[in-house]
Amino acid sequence: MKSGEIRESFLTFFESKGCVRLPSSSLIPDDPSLLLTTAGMVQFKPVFLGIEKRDYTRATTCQKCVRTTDIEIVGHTGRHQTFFEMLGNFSFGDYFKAEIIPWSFEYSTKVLGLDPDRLWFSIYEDDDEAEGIWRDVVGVPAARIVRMGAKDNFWSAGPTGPCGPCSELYYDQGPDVGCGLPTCAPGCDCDRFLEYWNLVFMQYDRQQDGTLVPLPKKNIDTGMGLERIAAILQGVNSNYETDILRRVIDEASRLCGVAYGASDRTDVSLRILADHSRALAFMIADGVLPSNESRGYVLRRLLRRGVRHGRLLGLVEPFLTTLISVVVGDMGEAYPELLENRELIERIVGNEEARFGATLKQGMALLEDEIGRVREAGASVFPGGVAFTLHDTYGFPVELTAEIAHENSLRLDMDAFEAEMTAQRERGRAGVRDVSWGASSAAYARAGESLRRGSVEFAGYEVDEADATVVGIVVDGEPADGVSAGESGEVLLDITPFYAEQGGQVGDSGSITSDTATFEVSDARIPVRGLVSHLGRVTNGTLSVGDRVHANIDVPRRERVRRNHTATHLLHWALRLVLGEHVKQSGSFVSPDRLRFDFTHFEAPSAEQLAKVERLANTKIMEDHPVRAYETSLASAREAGVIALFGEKYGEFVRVLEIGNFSRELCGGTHVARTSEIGFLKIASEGSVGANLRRIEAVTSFGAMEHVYAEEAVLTRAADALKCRPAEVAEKAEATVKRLREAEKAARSAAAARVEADRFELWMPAGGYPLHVGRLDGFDAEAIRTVADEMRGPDGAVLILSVTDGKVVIVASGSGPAVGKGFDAGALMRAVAPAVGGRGGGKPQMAQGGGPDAAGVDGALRAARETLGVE
RNA sequence: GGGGAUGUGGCUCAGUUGGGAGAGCGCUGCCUUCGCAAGGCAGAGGUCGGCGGUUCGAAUCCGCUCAUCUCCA
Repeated sequence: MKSGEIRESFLTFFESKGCVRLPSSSLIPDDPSLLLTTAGMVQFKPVFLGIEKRDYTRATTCQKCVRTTDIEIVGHTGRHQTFFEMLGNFSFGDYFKAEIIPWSFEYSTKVLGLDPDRLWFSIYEDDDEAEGIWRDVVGVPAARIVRMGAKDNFWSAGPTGPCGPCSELYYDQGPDVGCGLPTCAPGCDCDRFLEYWNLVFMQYDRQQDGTLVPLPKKNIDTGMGLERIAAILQGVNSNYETDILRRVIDEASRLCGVAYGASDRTDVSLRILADHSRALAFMIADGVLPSNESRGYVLRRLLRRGVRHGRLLGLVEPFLTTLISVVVGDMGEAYPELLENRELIERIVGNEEARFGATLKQGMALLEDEIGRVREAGASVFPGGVAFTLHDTYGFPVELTAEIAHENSLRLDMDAFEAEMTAQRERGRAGVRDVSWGASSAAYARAGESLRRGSVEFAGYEVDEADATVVGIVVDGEPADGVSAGESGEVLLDITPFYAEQGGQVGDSGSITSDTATFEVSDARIPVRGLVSHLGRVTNGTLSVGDRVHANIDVPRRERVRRNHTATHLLHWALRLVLGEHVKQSGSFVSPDRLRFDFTHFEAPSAEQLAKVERLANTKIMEDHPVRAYETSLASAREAGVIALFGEKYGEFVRVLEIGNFSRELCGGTHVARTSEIGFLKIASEGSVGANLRRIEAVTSFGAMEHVYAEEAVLTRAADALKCRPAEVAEKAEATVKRLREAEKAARSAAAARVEADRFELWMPAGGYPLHVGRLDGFDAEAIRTVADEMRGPDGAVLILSVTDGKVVIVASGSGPAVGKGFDAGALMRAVAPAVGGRGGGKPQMAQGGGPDAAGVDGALRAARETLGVE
């Protein structure tokens, strides 16, 4: 069976068992406690926790996953991968062990056609219920049911929260494969028994004290790795030889001219290239960008590991984009986001590959310096501490250090290196905080219960006000029956015209009124998917759960938000037109006052490009295009070429926003009816917010008007100050600055020239060189230095004191010959400065000092005489 | 989340125990040349990432912060 057929057969099989087929969610999870989507159940976490309700209780997915916990092993075995597809089916308080166990057997043997005699089953050590179903209902021999401990067969996601036993399905590859020991059984480290499917029975809720409380609604979460099952069905030894990965391996092999199977060492590298290429393509397609933190850093590390293994295979020229294009070609049909973002993926990978080249170059220079030092010292060991610094601070791979040290007949001290690494790990571990599933929001869950349709009805696309019923009130995070005048809290309604903060658009404000109370809404948010929480405070009366109310949004505010939101779509369209198709929205913020738009791009757009973008957007505004929204399925939206944004969560239905005939994006926000309502768009600023990421801030309509007025006011003021007309400001300013510069320059030389020699006394210190001493009040240090240069002459020295604003500045300076004859400006300064209550010092050629006591100037001169031995 | 490194002119970087902000490349003008390449002369260009502190004085020392690079989790 081809992998595509397996994927389809799994989803179809579970659809026939009543599961709703859902699309894979993004690799960037909703959940802030997770870096990446690592399992099929990630998108259902809130459902398992009971915080979120859906209108189905059975689901099935093929989920793309990235997991880097085992990254060191990836490539060394045939089974580990950083990117993989997980086939899964889920039950939310619906079917349980009695159903899923027989189904898993049915699918394995009837659909996939696996030989029942080769299947083995593991259960948790005390899960007799599961054993009974396997043995008595399915009818498998008791000898092939294995009990395992908590490490392998008890699942939990944290110290507290949902957990439960598992049961796994194994495929016996036969005695010829693996260790061959008589004790070999499922769970053995060797490859004979392949675990291909894990069934998790989520039946307990673990409490703080460790006790297990049975869940009222038991859940099922299963996962079957697509690559692994494909390997079994296709009769190949590893995931990398399946139809899914073989073509990427072959391409890598073609590029470097090393056949797969040529040696263990090169096979490892080829597998890593194949695996990492897939991870890179999928992560970038989902909006992960290379960065030095968080998931962006995971991406960067995968890429660098890939490049390093390319090097090991003899690839010196950039090669990753070639592999990526194979991945995109192979998987684009199942994952259209790859095709949609092809240009972006390839450009980013190309850029990063080049950037890594710079890192290696820097490391090489440091390494060569160090090798030189070691050899000079006559040592034969390259210090591990230096190798660690190269790795830790400069990102230079230690394997490369070892290799190059070896070429220079040096041995790398790996023990010292490992010791440093261990210390580093200890430090890292100390900083880890406890990541649990988080507190479940009982307050919201209760409100959700009383909603007829399980979620709030949003009326805000069509109307600005609505009659509704209060279904919940939350005060300080706790459920409450009511709120009274002066109190703040959150109000939940069954129907609302309030748009809750989402997709960058801020929440609405407004009011909720009953016959007896008024609640001023300052913001609306989504605390849990399906609910809208209205934040604010009661200004009079008491609002209670069950009250009939009237909800009004602040209409003028919403109108301004609408204009800004539609304007972001125009900006997006114009940016793609001007800068290229690789431009992708990467976050936005839409408020009544301004809009912020982040997008992927590799360099700063020129002033001309920005002007063009602004012009294009404004042209579309003035052309007065209609704006319309409609709901459709995700699949048909994609077919129509709608731009899907990164990291958005899509259900079965999506909302498409269409402007004229040129812009179509998925968007749940509120928009104007015609583009002319935006009035005018003005880009206020553009800048970088990170690697490959730019940000534009802009204003529209009234905001743009104010922006222009403000700029005009500045111009008028500048014109006033320059005493010219606004149109002449630039020229006049340039001319003025130029004249000022020249005047300053002239003033400096004039100051020096003005200082006549007779204002200085000429001393002849013991060394026999001329020393000019003078007092020049009202000069700053800069001017005094200029004068000092002048008065010092080619072979003399100079000491100048200056009183300005009650403070004394002293400068001493000596020419080369004078210093040769014993002049020491620094020593002189140390002797002189205390007389004015300060300090000073410097080099023999030049010293500077000062102090706050102007009355001490005469004393300072006396001190100078003494020090220099002048009568 | 916890470490390490870097931040000085458009670019690549110097800058010694705190005491005149520099070089090379690039840029502008002039000279040389039939023209180009090259050369000569002159010149423009810097809040020394930001804020605060110590000091008579901070690119330099201290603290905080931002950005970039990098490792660990």
